[in-house]
Amino acid sequence: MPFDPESVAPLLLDWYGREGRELPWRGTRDPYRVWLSEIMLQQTGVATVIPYYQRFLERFPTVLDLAAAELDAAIELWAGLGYYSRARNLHAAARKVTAEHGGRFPETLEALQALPGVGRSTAGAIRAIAFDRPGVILDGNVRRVLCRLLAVTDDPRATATEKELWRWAEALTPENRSHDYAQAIMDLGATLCTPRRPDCPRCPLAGLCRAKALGLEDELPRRAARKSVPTRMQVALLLERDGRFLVRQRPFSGMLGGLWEFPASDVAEGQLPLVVARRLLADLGLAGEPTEAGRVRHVYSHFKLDLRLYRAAVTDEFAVAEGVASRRLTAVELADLPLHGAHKKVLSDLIQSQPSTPESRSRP
DNA sequence: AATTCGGGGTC
DNA sequence: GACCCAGAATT
Repeated sequence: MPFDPESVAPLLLDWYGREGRELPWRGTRDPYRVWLSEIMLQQTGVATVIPYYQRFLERFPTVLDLAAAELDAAIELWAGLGYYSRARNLHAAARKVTAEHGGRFPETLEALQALPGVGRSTAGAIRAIAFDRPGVILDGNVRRVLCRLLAVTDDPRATATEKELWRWAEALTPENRSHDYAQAIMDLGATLCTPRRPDCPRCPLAGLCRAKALGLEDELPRRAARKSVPTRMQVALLLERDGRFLVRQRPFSGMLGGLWEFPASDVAEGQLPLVVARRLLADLGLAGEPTEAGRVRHVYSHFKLDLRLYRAAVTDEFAVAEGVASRRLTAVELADLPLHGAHKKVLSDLIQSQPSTPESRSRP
């Protein structure tokens, strides 16, 4: 063992007392607020989360308010934040806390982790921050700090490394001051022990850090190369009648669950987008010829989207599939609808081009 | 063990 | 462009 594990927490806690960040979800130990912030912060930056956190709390001040609301209301407040299964799980967890725990958050790790969307690390964070009981965290910040502190040179996401890091995270987590320690070690990763150019001169752990001793602080953690992401093509139909456009709600399960979009369809490899657009129009029970209306590119975590837009003026009634929610809204009204990101980009074009113009509005 | 899930900030 | 982010759930 390169150093005494118990020497880490006092250094971190002292530093945190002086340099810790002030954030909207700090200064409270309300388990509901702690939980909400932890879910929003999964794979999402602090600056992005803050306005969503504030809006969500205004609309749903307590877990009972959230449990009483429809899933649609939660998704609407989540629109733009990404990873929408979090909103779905959040709503389900609120109902579980209400139904099974009388509206009070459970305090044990087992019960916390049994809540939808709460995994091992988030359960540890809630346990520590809300209840001030020892809870072990292994998020991106802690993973990076530990890889450097202990000079772990293997891929940190490999299973064996992950197990090793969890063991270290447990060994370093103190019995006392859990509320502060959890946030201290995450703050260190967020402010000093950053992915690039770590600020070692200001780091309270610099004297213990194996990576620094070895001159590896800029090279660790050493992640395996990521696979390149494929590009998928889709078509979307801008179907206008009397200044209103047809939109449909996506199924709650799966990608972008519960968000709204213009009618869209995948374009398979080797298929012509115009042919797919015609088929989609026909499937909606409409006559007419789609005309090219621009293009939108959007990047997801595991593929890139090449979205081809087609416009068609229609006079017939839309035939939307059974069980699919649909609306006909003006461009202005669409701005208040929880559209997903790619189709949100379409909207900005749509408003600029009011009233409708047939020419292409392809973006550079 | 690998894949699925978003979107924005940063360099 | 590539990388990262207070990861969890699914297969």
